[in-house]
Amino acid sequence: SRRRHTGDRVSLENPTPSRCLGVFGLSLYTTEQQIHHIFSKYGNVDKVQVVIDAKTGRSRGFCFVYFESQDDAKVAKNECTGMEIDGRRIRVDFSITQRAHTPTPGIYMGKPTHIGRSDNGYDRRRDRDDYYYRGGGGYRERGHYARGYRHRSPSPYYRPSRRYERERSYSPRRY
DNA sequence: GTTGAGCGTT
Repeated sequence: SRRRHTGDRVSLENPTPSRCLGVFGLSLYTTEQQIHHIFSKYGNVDKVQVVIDAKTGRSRGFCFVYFESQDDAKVAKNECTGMEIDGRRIRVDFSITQRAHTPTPGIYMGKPTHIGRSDNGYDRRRDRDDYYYRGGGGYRERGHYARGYRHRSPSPYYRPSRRYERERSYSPRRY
């Protein structure tokens, strides 16, 4: 059989280990306090930063957790990825970035966070949902989400392994 | 309480 050789390659899928974890796929309502409480089980946590959208003031659905110890961060990463918090299955990885960007007062240098409407008021997100609801059987009814396949689509960050899917699809870890 | 496409701009 063929075994893919990855070596020590560092990429978006394989960030270099550090004390800083990125936690993605959070509910918008999950707080830094909750995350702190949950992750502290694996070691001392210095700080949790939920990333807030500057425009809306709401969570962008991800956060960063700083452990005192890299070893603890590693354990937490392995134990917490796939965990369900506030009804959302989270993904945990070592952070690619190690700190927030240096502020640039007055000029927003970040990525745009929402898809704007085009000239004629057409909204892509809306249209996409309509598409899925129209399709035979529908989107929700087929259990696409419920079975944990939501990360299947192209993402530079996440490639679930078969083992992961077997073990985590139906029974998310609890904290 | 928008369900997602997500690595941070105090």
